[in-house]
Amino acid sequence: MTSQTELNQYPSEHNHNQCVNVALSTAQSLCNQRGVLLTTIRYQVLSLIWESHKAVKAYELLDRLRPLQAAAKPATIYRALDFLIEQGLIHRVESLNAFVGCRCSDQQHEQLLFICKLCEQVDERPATDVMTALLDESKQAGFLVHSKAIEIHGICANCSTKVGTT
Amino acid sequence: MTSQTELNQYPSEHNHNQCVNVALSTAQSLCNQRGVLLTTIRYQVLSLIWESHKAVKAYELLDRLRPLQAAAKPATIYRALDFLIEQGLIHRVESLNAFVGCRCSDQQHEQLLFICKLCEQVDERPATDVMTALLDESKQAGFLVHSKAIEIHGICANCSTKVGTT
DNA sequence: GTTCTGATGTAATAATATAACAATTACCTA
DNA sequence: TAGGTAATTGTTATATTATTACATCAGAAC
Ligand SMILES: [Zn+2]
Ligand SMILES: [Zn+2]
Ligand SMILES: [Zn+2]
Ligand SMILES: [Zn+2]
Repeated sequence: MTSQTELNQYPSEHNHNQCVNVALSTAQSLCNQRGVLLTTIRYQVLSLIWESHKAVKAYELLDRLRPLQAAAKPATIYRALDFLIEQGLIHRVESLNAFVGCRCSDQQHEQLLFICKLCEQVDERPATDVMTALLDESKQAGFLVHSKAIEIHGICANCSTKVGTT
Repeated sequence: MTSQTELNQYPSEHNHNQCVNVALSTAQSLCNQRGVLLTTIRYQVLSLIWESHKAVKAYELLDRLRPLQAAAKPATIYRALDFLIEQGLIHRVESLNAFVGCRCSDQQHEQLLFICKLCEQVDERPATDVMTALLDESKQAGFLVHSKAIEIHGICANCSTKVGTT
């Protein structure tokens, strides 16, 4: 029996209910603090995104929202996504045109995304050394940074283990 | 009179004909070396992309190609873009759904893109320190990197100078 | 209750990208 | 030079992603 701490960050066996609970309750308190509304639709979309650690497409979310909100249209989804991004509760994965839950919405986040081609899971990391190097590079270039998209595609630790042991 | 070397990398006054000539002749020789065809359409699309250092949208390229290729359709453009990307002659800017010429197609390039919100120009940099830090981070995460998209949005040196002195 | 604001409903359309198959061209070899 | 093969392009249709505009609704402020 492997202990939780010995496992990778997102082993298939991990307790995902906990991920979801933390994400949703953090979202709720952040919205309360900020005086913005985590409406039913927004909450449902956030929940749908959190069904896995994969990046989800907008129209896939729409399909999955419709059973809950019969009137849902593209605008419904995109509005909810815009709100969730503004509040830092999700990230847009630019290179996939997809969306993934943020695991550190209550922290500073200058994140880097590792995106696995096999399991499609997205792993968000602070990567402070990378960010520091990036800050230096920006200064050297005289470039004033507003936002960053750092998206690394490849094979995650879990999947390469599986491939290796097969 | 400011000398060329004192100026920023892409001052508005720079000799862009030289950028274009270098890019197109490099492209031609790389394709020759590799035994792939830089056909008329591909060459024309590459030339259109190199009309500036801005990232260009596919359908904008299509509009600009049509006077030269009356039969041009979306597939025409996307095929040419696919070819140019495969050959490392252009980059896709994921966060803009747009395309920009590569200034170092003959080198190793693990590039980082600085994208200016004001002048829209894209500046490609090797940023070796960033790449090293990224390599470390990937190793720590046990992540096997296939490709990267590192896109930094903000205000470039030229534009912030202009804003500053206005 | 009225007014204001933010959220949602609804319809249409814009913008980005791909698939499938036919026709043509380039290139190799007999 | 003819014939065969693979790569390129033509052509049509369609899929996917995203936005705009305007109407309606619900809750807070007055
Ligand atoms: Zn989880
Ligand atoms: Zn994986
Ligand atoms: Zn130039
Ligand atoms: Zn600029």
